[in-house]
Amino acid sequence: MKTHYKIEEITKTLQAARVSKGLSQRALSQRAGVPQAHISKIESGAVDLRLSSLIALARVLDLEVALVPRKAVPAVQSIVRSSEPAASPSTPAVVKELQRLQHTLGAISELTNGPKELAQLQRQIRELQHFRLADEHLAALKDANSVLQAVKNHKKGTEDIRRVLTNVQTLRNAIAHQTNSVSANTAARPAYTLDDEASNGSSQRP
Amino acid sequence: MKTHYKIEEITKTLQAARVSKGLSQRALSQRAGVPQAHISKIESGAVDLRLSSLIALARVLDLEVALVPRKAVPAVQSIVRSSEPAASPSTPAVVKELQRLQHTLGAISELTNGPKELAQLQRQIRELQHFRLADEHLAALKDANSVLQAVKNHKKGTEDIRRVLTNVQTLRNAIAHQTNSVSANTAARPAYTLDDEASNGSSQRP
DNA sequence: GTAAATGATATAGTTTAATATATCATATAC
DNA sequence: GTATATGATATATTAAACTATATCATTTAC
Repeated sequence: MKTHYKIEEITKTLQAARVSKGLSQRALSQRAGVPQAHISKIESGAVDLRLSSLIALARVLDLEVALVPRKAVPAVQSIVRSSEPAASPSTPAVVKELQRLQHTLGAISELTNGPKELAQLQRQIRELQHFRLADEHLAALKDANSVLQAVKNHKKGTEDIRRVLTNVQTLRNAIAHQTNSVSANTAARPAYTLDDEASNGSSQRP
Repeated sequence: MKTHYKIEEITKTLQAARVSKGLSQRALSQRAGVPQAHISKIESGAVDLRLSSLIALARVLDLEVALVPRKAVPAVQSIVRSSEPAASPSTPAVVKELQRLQHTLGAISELTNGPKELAQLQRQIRELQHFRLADEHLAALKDANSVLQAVKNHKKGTEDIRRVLTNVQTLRNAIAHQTNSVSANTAARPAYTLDDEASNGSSQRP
């Protein structure tokens, strides 16, 4: 097969970054100047993309293409892990709802020059993706999403964004208090089974 | 300006790694499976190379292609700088002589399955590239080089390698003692304790 | 000086990424 | 249910990487 396993590792990182940012392939296509059809091929590992395409996509996704010495790879990985969404420790339903929220936020900020609360909210959701949320918090997320959907359709004002923001903030605080040692013990595995996507799982002792 | 400035940054890193390892474009071509003419174009920034080519070249040069979050780039850079030859603090003549030495060593280990002193010597030279050597040490380097040239042509035995190794080691110790504050950013680590458990650079499969 | 190695370049041919559109099935939102 | 958004896929065209080979001017080694 022509497609290197190493290329897939990179394209999967691209895809994860795109989804984590709530961008559709078409939205990414517009910003990066790369056709959606081509992004589809890239993410499915069907092409051996050129460096300019990789850089164009990475730039939009706040990523940088770097050449790191093999000897320094472990150290770099530990840094990257601490600043990226990394694995998904939450329930699949929760993960999906968070992505949906992120996506809705992106759609709103695309329509109107949203207030600064919007950016704050996006950051909050991004942080929540690092924690492990139980299904008991799904209702709160869905509620926030429905309100934002209404805002997006101009059926609600921007003051509702503020309300959602405070709600999410209190949720985050509760979660952070409850389990602030989530990232510390990576050995703890959730009850539900993450059957796939277990590719990046090198736990190292500092 | 058809080639992105970002691509050049990467290709220049490739070239620096190749020279630092004492590999010619043809030697790199053989190991990576990329024609020498293409490597020339890549290094001169004349092509928008594909990811597979980049990965193939990087692998031979002990480099890894990574996507790092823009936010984590400074931290990653500081790590990379501390493990790579980085800038050249020495005289151009000294830098060139060190490269020549590295190249000769590579040529020898290509001809014969050199003894382990050869790998040690390569590491020593690699470390010397981190220090600032004055021109007063040029003679010692040239002498080492001439001896190794003779070894390469089977006009001298492998026991001479050992002699060169001890000479270089004493040179290194002298340099390390003399100026252990060679660069401001690497002042944290004392120059004497040059750890030898570092990864061996030459891992060729016959 | 002679010989070998180096890097750069040129040419011609093959492969393939990239683009531009369009279509399709399937989720999701109203 | 209707409409919209999503991702995957198809086709045709263009641009360019990649390959193979050869040449050339410099530099370096003996």
